[in-house]
This record gives sequence, C-alpha cells and structure tokens, in this order.
Amino acid sequence: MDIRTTCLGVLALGPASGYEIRKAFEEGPFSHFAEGGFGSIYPALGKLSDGGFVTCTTEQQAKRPDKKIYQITDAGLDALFGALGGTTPGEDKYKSNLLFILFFAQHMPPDHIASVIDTRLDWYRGKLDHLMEDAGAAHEPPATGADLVREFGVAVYQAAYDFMRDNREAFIALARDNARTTESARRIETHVAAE
Amino acid sequence: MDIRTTCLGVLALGPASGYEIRKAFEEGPFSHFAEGGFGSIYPALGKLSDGGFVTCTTEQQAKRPDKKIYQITDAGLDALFGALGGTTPGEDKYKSNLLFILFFAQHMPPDHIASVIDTRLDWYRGKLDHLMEDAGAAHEPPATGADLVREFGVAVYQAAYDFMRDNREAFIALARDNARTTESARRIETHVAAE
DNA sequence: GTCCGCATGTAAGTAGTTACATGATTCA
DNA sequence: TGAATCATGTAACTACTTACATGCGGAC
Repeated sequence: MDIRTTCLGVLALGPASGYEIRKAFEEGPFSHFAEGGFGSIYPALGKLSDGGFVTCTTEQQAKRPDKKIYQITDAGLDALFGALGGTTPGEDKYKSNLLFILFFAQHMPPDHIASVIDTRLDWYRGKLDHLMEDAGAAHEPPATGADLVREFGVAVYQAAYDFMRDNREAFIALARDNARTTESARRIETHVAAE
Repeated sequence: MDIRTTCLGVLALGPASGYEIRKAFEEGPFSHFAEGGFGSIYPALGKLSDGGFVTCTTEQQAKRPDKKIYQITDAGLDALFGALGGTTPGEDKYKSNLLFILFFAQHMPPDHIASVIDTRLDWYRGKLDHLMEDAGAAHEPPATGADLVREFGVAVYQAAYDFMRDNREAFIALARDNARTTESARRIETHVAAE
C-alpha cells in the first residue's frame, strides 16, 4: 500500500489533519502495520487534494499555524476500496534488523546481544500494553475489522515476545561461547572498543 | 539494514554470485527477514567491490554468461560486524497490506476477504514447511544464531497462521453482514464488477 | 531553561523497484 | 510450445527519508 492509500484509510475513519494522520500511524489503530512521516504525508495529501480524493478546510487557530482538516470524498472512498479490492497480497514485507544481528550472534559481543534483545523485549511489551488498552475500549466480542486486526497484532507480538524471553539466554550463550575464540569476534570487539 | 550490508551477510556464509545471493533472500536462511531483487543486488556488489569489501573472480561457463563469484574480504567482515554492532534496533518495520485490507473487512465483498485470507494461509503454510525442512538439516538442540532465528520464524508464523485460521470465518462474517447494507460496500462491489 | 507537543511544509538526497535487454537449457 | 532456471546488468522511475525552516505553549 502506498502512502496515499494509507492516508485515505485513516481519513475513511473520519476527517483529520496531517499531524493527526501521523499520530494514527504512530499510536492509532494502524500503528502495527502502517507507517509514514511528515515528509511523506504532506505531499501525499497535496496530491490527493489535487485529484479530488479529499477536500481541505482550513481551521484558524490562535497562536498556532492554521490547521488543515482533510475529509475524504466519494471519489476517495472509491479509490480506497478499489485499491483494497484490487490487491491480493500473497505476502507481506518484513525486514528485520534484529534477526539479522541475532543471526550472527556468535560473532557479536555478549553485551551487545543482551542489549538488543532487552531493547526489543521492552518494545514488544509496550506494543502489547498499548494494544490491550485499545482492547478495553473496543467491542467484545470483536465486531469490526479493526478489532480483529488488533487481536492479530496481540497474538503475533505475544508469540514474538515469548520466544525472545525464552531464548534470551541461549542467544547470549552463543555470543559468550564464541566471542573469544573466533577471528570475526575479535574484529567486532576492536570495532566496538573504538567507538 | 541496507542492501549492501545484507549482501555482505550472505557472503559471510561463503562465496556466492549475485544470482545466488538473490536465492538466499528468496529461499535461503535469510528468506524470512531480508529481501532484495537483482536491481538492488548487482549495483550493491559493484559498490562493495569498488570499496574493497569483496573480491570478484569470473568463472567461465559454456553457453552461459560468465559467473561472477564474490568473496568477502577482511574489510568486508569488519564492515559487516561493525554495522551489526553499531545498531540497536528498537523496532522492525512491518507494513502489511493484508491487515490493511482486513481492517476494512466490513466494506469488502465476502469473496474477496475469503480469497485474501486463503492465499495468505497457503503462504504461511509454505513458509512453515520450508522452515521445518531446514530444521531437519540443522543442529538439535539449536547451536547457531541461524538455528535460533529460524525457530523464531517458526514461532511467529505459526501464531499468525493459527490466528488467521481461527478467525477466517469471523472476518468473512463481517464482510457478509455489512456488504449489502453500507454505502461503501456498494461502491466496492460496482468497482469489482467493472474489472 | 530545556524538552516535548502542536502544526505545516520544502528540498535534497538515498534507496529501491520495475521494466527492459539478452540468451541458452531443461522440463512438462 | 511455453515456462522455468540459470545468468548479468542498465535505465528510468517511484517513493521514501532526513534535514531544514519556523514558532508558540506547557510541563518538569
């Protein structure tokens, strides 16, 4: 999904400013499967506006830049649901820096492995807490796509969290056992020491 | 991780051609967390070669273009492990077209929802089968980063698969219940019919 | 008094994707 | 006969990221 379609998705839930769209990507119901910064959102909104997919009304604010509220049009809804209906995603793109690092755990200093795993564990916990909070305010049993998609997030993040928690020591052991015996480990150690 | 570092990662396991690196991204041990097409790999190898991070030897082949075998150098290993040691990834980027579509399940035709879920279910199954195959040839208990990272993939894909299998009907019910009652559903139906 | 939230946007650069270009071999 | 595998690469394009530019108000 390109950034324009993603913005339309947010606007389909109600009118919003560029700033609020970004919040939806960061904290809102889209936060675990969509993203985008200001540098993508503002130009996208401009193009959507030019194409008639959204309308824009300016709200004046005291001592703040004017707030531009975008609202999706019928043409925008057509475009959104057309894009969603016209795609059959066989796979998702998942690029993981963490797994890439852990793949080479034997060649890394144990401290670094512990640090990246702990950072990730915290991040998973934060994500899970956040998703659970939203769950409190949602329908029970789940009644919308948003509810089910959120539960998918919980299930997958929970599995990832559990695995990392249960294998933290194994990864660190790998790093510890090999750190002083391989040539490559010596390299990374001198590199890290130089920083 | 940019494409150059990712290529170095593959080459750290042994010499390979551009073609073989791509296979590593598609089917090999990196397949569930890294990616890259020819259009990225070949230019990346060129730059790595220029920078002295890899060496290149040409192997002549009868009735085939010459095969260029790239081998990582000490400088390449330094660069790889330096990059891995210098990053603490708090999060991974996960953009999901599937979840985006399912989020709006109420506004989609039930058939389309069934189709995207079934396609995904097949894909998860394929991934899992593939990871299990590799497991057969691997160390037991897991002895390398590669083993543990593969098991992480199994755990997470299994959770995703289970959730989708268990909630397939719920998603379709959402689509069915709303398809004929909302304005937006009418739109997507006419759109799909027009294709 | 410094950082965070609110609020918008542009410019320059990086990176990656897609399509093109070529061509033999092998398998169904 | 048509598709897939092996094999390399370029050119054009899209898209996104990062840094810059501006500035008030409130919390700590």
